[in-house]
Amino acid sequence: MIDKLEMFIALAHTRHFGRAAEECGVTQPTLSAGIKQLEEQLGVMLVWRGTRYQGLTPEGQRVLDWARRIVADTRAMREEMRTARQGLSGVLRLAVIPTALSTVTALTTPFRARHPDIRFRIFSRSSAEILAMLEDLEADAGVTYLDSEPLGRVRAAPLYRERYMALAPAGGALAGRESLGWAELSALPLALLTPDMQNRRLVSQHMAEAGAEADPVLEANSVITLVTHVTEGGLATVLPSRLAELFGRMGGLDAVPLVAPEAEHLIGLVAPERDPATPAVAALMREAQRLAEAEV
Amino acid sequence: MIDKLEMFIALAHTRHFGRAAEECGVTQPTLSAGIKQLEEQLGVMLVWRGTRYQGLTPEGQRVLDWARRIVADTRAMREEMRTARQGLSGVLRLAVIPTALSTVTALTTPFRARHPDIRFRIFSRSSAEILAMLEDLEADAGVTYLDSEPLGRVRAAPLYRERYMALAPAGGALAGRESLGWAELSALPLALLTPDMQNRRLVSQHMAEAGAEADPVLEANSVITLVTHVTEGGLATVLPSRLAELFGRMGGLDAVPLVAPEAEHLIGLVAPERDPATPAVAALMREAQRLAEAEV
DNA sequence: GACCATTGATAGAGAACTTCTATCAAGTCA
DNA sequence: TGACTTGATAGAAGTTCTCTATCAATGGTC
Repeated sequence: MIDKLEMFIALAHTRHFGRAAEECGVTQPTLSAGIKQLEEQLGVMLVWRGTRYQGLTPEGQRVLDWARRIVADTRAMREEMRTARQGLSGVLRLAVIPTALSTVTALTTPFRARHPDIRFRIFSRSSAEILAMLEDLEADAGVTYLDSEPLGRVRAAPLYRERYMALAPAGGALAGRESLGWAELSALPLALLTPDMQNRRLVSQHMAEAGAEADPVLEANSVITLVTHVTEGGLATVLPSRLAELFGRMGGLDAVPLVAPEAEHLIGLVAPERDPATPAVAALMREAQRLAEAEV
Repeated sequence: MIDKLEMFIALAHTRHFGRAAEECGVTQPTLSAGIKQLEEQLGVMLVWRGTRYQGLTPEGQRVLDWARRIVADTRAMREEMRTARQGLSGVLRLAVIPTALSTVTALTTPFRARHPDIRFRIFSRSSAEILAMLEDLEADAGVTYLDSEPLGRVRAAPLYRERYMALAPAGGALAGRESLGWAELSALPLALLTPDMQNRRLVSQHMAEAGAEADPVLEANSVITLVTHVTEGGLATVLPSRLAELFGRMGGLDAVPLVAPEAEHLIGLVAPERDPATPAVAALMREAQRLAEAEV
């Protein structure tokens, strides 16, 4: 039963029988049979079928909710017993927004010192994707903005406040400047994140509030791409202060704070709202609290 | 996996491999193998074994919590789908304290009118047993006292307030009385419920508060037994007003209110605290709310 | 409009797993 | 000590699962 529910979750999430089967490590006929059995056991249709996957029925949607819960609880039970057996161990899957990627080390490093048997797997994802991954049980926790867009059913722990800087080639547009207004950005040739990234939406929003429009020359979903286009392509970009200072020093770039207004956003750790959480996730939340206290 | 968890729940509750197997509808070797597999899959011992069942290990206790949750959710999912398929139907298992048995009809009758495909199975149990049955998924809801002893993790809906009367043979000890003090009860030859019943504990408590001791001639765990000993054996007893009046009229007995103090206790419907509840339980809770409103 | 790729269902064989009956070993109670 | 209770074990029979191979339907493309 539980493996059928796992298949069903994979199907709902891939929207494709073949790929769902691959994700579950079975062949496509096996997955088809599994879904069919689930439908027979529950006595309802779960999936609209033509010649291809066409979405879930209303009952399927409800069963998906139950399935996520039941599978999550089953995994949590397994995790808890593995911890009872051999202490905190295994893999923690962490989904992180690109602009926070460089700061997760502040979380993972002390955590790994405390729990050496835990391995991390870190995914760079948009904030929306992070929440979806938590729902679909594809990540154990995430790092994202806490204060800007709705989070849904998650438990959150603040980590730090993010401020912003403009970054441009040394001696270029920012030469001699102590700070830059958000409106002034529009005069520069900009490289910004793609609009599916929350950071980009915040940048656009702050520019709009300052009366300017964000009209980037180049968009990318990776910070590295932005920075290389500053160093090699002569563009300017906007990054969280820590990142901007890091690249500023490393790449010999000019980095100045963005002001008017001096925008600030809260970054934090999020995990599925489940009680109790798996031991590893609970420990990571405690680490986040510790870090936030040290921060203040 | 889920059937193994069901076996484990049955084992924890019967404390006996053979009886647990019977409860699950399998043979004892099958259940033994199921528990062993569960232990292997989780990698921990769950049961202390000598030559017989000797209780759960700490890990077993934790797994029992998870198992109850996972099995309850699985059943709720099945119930919900069955309701989607054929409307509210199936069996509602209701565990009721003996003194409330005669009043559940006020709950079940309008409910059955509204949902004719629901069948009821009603168990007379002590309040402690009711809570255990809810935990072990052996009852869907219960009717018990809400205000006297701790309830644990349940959702409750008040039904009505219970008051108490003394009941004795016509023309006997209560002849001509308008009321009776709790202390005066000790002068009568009493038939009372057994001390595992919460009603009995309340009666003893109120007598003690009035400075008297409950020293019954006869104890039983059934109201019928008490009443027949009033009619046939010349004893007196204490019953909730509705019951006392009912038997008073039917059996030609004297029933008078107990005062000093005029004790009152709250009876209500309880169901496992789960979100969402099964459709049938949710409907029963609504019925209880309706009834309580009509009551006031 | 013909062709090819994609998608999911179906059939049949072999493997894996479950459950049963029968039996045994270790305690327990009288 | 002897009968009984309790749970584990062994082996056979049946069920279920999963795979490979294949097909039908559809959709996009040239």
